[in-house]
Amino acid sequence: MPAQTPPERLLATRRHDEILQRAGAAGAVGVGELARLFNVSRETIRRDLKYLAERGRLDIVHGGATRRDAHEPALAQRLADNAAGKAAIGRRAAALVSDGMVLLLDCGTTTLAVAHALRDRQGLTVCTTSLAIAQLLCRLPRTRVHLLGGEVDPTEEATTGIDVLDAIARFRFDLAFIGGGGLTPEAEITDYTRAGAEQRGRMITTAAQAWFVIDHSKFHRLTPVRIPHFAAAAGLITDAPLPPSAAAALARRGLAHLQAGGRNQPP
Amino acid sequence: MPAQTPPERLLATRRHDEILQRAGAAGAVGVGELARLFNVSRETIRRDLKYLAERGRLDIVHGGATRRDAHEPALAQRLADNAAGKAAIGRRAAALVSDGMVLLLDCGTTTLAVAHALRDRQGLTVCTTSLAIAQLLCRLPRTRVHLLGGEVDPTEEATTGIDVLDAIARFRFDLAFIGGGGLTPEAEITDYTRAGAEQRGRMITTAAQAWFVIDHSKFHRLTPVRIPHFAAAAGLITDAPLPPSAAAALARRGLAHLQAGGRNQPP
DNA sequence: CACCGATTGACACAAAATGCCACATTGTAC
DNA sequence: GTACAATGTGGCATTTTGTGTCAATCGGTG
Repeated sequence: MPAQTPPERLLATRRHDEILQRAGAAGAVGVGELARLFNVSRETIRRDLKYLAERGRLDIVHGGATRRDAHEPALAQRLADNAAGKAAIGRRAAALVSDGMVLLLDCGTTTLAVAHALRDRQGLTVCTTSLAIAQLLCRLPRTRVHLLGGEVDPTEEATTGIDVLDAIARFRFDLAFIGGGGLTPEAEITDYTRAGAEQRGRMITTAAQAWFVIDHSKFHRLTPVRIPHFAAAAGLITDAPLPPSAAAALARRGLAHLQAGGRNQPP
Repeated sequence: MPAQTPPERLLATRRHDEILQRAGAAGAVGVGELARLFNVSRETIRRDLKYLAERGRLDIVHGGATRRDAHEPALAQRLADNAAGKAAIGRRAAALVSDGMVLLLDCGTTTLAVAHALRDRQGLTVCTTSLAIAQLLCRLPRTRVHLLGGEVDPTEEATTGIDVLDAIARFRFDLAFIGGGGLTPEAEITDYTRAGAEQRGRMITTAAQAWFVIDHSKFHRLTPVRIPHFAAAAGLITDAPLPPSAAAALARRGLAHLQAGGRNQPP
């Protein structure tokens, strides 16, 4: 019998990832089901679940485990929307960043994609209002992260308010990446709230170069508040061609447009 | 020179590239799998992984390595240490909290357990330096969270520095829960760094009542810096009886000691 | 609500896989 | 040939996984 390589067992950590993913998707997973899936004993699965439960990632119930998080849906959901497009924008944005720069990253899922793409930059100093971005980037070696303090907005999981405006003013940024709520046909970025728009306006004026990162799902979304100082921004980074009218309007204002290809950078 | 390299074996550098690529694509790679793939010994692969891990390109796990960002760092580990004891402390601490209070939560895994135990309180206002606590509590309904801004310390995933000291001074707190690095035989809390101790000292003086939450693994740990204003704290919450000498010293200072049972409150 | 069979959980111990170290071997450059 | 780095080997410690046994739980049934 040529000992055919048996279906190789997975690394324990990969099992853990997969279990979490399945539990997250289905709401609950069974011990027997997982044991068959991974081709390991039920005892091993039980140990995996116990391990994950101790770390607060799951709740163990009779017969298996259920997902723990009370609700994290809003942000996670938005993160999944057009993930490929946002990743492409992230890579395009990261290409503008050199080692050692001082960056400002706004909150939002598109800017989070930018943060992901910064993984192999060195010696950055990053300021942000987003808890997720701060958490991600502070784990990188040789990266300093400054979180702008303020009241935490639950929908964005980011700080807002007067304290943020104050804190922004204390810095000097080489580059800012800013999100937005929508894009008007006149190629202007708008926001949901007055406070949010004001905050983003300040970000523009505090950075030597401010880029808006906008994925195409926002192209036809109309939100109420205009962002101040928009004309002082460097331009837009998007994952799809702008509507013709917007492209023309943008050019008239003298702002640049970078379109993230997505096909040319395979990583 | 026969420029033809025997296809049998790759250059070490090429192996490294290939390993990184595979790890990046699959999330994790196994030692055995790579050894077969490159036709080298497992020890060589282990050395490769170690090399790459030392440069921060991978994280080593049992059986192989994972992509750098694929799992959380040391914080998760500390969270698991004495999880039951910390949960008991958390419940005991939460019992001191009434709806509508203004709290200050220090960073650390024990204070994170306190945050977990606050789940069914209403109308709290919580200030914290910990990213994890902010993220957890901002998802609760009717809870306002304020994150004190500052430089993010990667080991604690919390803000530190002059900005935090500034921000603390702007608030008034009903109650503060504060962590510490160790407990001296004289029942004094000590910290690892001068800056950390100063920060915690300010927390004591800014709160009407400041409690230290210390699990028993810190009882015999000696850290260098004394925390200022310690005598102004309300007391200690622990998950085990204090060493006798410490208990006596604490009473002499007029500080209270609450011992979390763990058995009487089933989660 | 007591009873029953089937499933699941908990634990102890055995087996297997992996990690680690010291040292031998190989390959390469000078 | 020598020196140096890279790789392989073998022994032993540690971690992970499997197995078997027995207790606890679940889902019905009468």
